[in-house]
Amino acid sequence: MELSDRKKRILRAIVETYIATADPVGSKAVAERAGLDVSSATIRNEMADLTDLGLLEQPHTSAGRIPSPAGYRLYVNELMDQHQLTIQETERINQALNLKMEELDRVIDRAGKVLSQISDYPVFTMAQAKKRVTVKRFDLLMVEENAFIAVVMTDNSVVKNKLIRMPDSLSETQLQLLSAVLNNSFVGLTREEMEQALDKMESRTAPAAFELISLVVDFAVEVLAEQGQNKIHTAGITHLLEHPEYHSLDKAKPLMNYLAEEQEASKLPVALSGGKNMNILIGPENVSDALKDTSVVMASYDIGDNMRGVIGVVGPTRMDYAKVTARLSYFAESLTRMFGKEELPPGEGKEDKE
Amino acid sequence: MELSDRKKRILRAIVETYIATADPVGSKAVAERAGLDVSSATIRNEMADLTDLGLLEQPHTSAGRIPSPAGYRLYVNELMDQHQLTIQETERINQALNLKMEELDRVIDRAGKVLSQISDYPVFTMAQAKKRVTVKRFDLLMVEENAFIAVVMTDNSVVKNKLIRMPDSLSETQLQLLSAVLNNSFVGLTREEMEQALDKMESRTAPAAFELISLVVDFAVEVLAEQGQNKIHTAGITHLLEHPEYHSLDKAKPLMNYLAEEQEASKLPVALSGGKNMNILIGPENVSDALKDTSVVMASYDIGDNMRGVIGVVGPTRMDYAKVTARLSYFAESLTRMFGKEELPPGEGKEDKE
DNA sequence: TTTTAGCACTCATTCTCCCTGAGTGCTAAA
DNA sequence: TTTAGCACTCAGGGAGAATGAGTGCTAAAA
Repeated sequence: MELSDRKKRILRAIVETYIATADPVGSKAVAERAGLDVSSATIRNEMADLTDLGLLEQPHTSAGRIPSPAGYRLYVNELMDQHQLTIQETERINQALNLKMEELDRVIDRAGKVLSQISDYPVFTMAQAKKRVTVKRFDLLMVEENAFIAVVMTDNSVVKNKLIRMPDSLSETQLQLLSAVLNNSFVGLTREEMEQALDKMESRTAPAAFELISLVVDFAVEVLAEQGQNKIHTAGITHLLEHPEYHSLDKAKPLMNYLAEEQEASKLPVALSGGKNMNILIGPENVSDALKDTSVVMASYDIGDNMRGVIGVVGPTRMDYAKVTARLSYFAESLTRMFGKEELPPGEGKEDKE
Repeated sequence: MELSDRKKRILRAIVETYIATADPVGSKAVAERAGLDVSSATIRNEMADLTDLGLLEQPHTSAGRIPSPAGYRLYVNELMDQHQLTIQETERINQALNLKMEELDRVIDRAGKVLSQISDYPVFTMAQAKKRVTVKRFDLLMVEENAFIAVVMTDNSVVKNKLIRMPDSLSETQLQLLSAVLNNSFVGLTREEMEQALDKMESRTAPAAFELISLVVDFAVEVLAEQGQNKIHTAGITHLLEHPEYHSLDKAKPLMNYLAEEQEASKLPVALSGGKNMNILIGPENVSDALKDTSVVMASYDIGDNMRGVIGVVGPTRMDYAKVTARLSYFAESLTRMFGKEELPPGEGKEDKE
């Protein structure tokens, strides 16, 4: 059944007042705010209905009402105005994102910090490869007699290098030979495939050569593994303490720990369904227990063709959804644009990587 | 004037009890703990003396005593037993530090986390170059017609690379020429010197060539700049909340923010004087206002020949100095050993770097 | 001279009790 | 269907009283 227009206006007034004040909202306050020109008694009747419908909750008998998760959900889905960013705000975001070309990791990390600052909530970020990553090519650079630098470039244009020391010395030609073997046998393979190929190779290769090969391949495997795994960064967890729901340490600590421990946070429900690139999880909609009274607003953005990033804002269920979604979506768009243009021309991949 | 033995024992008992309980310590408790076989009244007289000497403080008339900063200082300097690590603890530290070769940054970051876990206090870490850093060599690797990878190796064996895109295409020979120019003119220079050399070169080089050169040199300058600056990591700030002195948010927030903001934390008084490789700053001995009621225990360790790291524990003045110093010094020793052996054989530099 | 016992005093903390006021649900009238 | 009115509920706050840990001082004991 569809709610009456008046009920909607009342619900909306309650949600917005509660978001602003963090105090349960009474019928009188609603009567004034909703601009409905009816008495508080009428509002009370309507509020009783909304409570029956499960959209409002009463902390105790004689307090005002607060929105239930279902109430927030309805507000977010139907009632909420898209908050308009002010010019200053877009300015600030643009300016903040106008970084020098930097390591991808650092850009993402920095983006999280900036978003956290402008939203006053903690923010988590992560990037994940969309599809399988393979090595595109190997380069070996002689440094001294018994050490060389291995440079590995992946097909999403991440380039990493490592100094490798050898037991015995090696000539320039031998190094070139080694490089040829690597480029012939290990290019275009995923991590698992590389490991298999290495196993197979062991029996039919001279031990000394094999040792060198496996040193480089192990490194390549590490690089690929790193690409595959979702590195989560969090920023601004101390913002939590600014919100009254976390003024009690009992509430604040579990959540802060959850966010501070990267492994934990990696369980954040980052499943962004299908085509949508913005998602809101309200309170109990979160799977994790630590997030029970917490809402998560997240958006995804593209990093070139091969990677996708997720950036999300964490806060109390009483979160200013209108503002947060507006900022977040603008932010995500800017990031997509930025990675698309400067760093990752289609088919190229990102520019700087160690 | 030297304190009587009995006064020392009383002071020590008070400090240790207070460290354990966080409650002001009364004469009766001291009488029992100090094992002096005198009555509480005697203790009271002695405590009054210690208060006059400025070693103890009274939160209010009828509370027990707590140590003053001077009291802690005396305890730390003279009274404190070196806490012995249990086998389990050393095991745990060793195990935790037994990482795979990884990026220096990450090792340090990880070390901070581990120390934070075993000490239950927040930890900050940083690494700084001991002396001027220069570029040891350049390598350029062709990727495709109009893109190449620049690999820069510094004299502390940090190797970084970057994909550089060019406006025009370039032949393999031209790239080799470019590499030769770079290796001839920019090796062994510091950041400032490189910038100067680049300026000079501009007038007497073809614009197209100069553009390429400056792209690579700019990158090298970035790399050097990064080496020079002190990157501070902090770990485990949420541990603060476990200690009663930060149960009030008014106390916790400023310090947490201080630690969370890297720029702020970089003002941490990391001046480790001269030869000493362990330092304790108690309360007001800290310069920064945010650390007024906070103690910092820090130790330094060597990263090969060219770099030095600092790792420190931050906590309330009522900190278990004995335990913390024991763990920290073992930790710092382990780090020095680890970097010395596995990663940075003298004159070589560290192994893995992007 | 040092130590001890005793006693009056202080004061943060805790508990109880009461009051206040915001807000409710219900009823009866408009 | 809306409104006004009224009795009722209950969290929050404040005043006071009780509690008790701890002190300083004094006078006696060692």
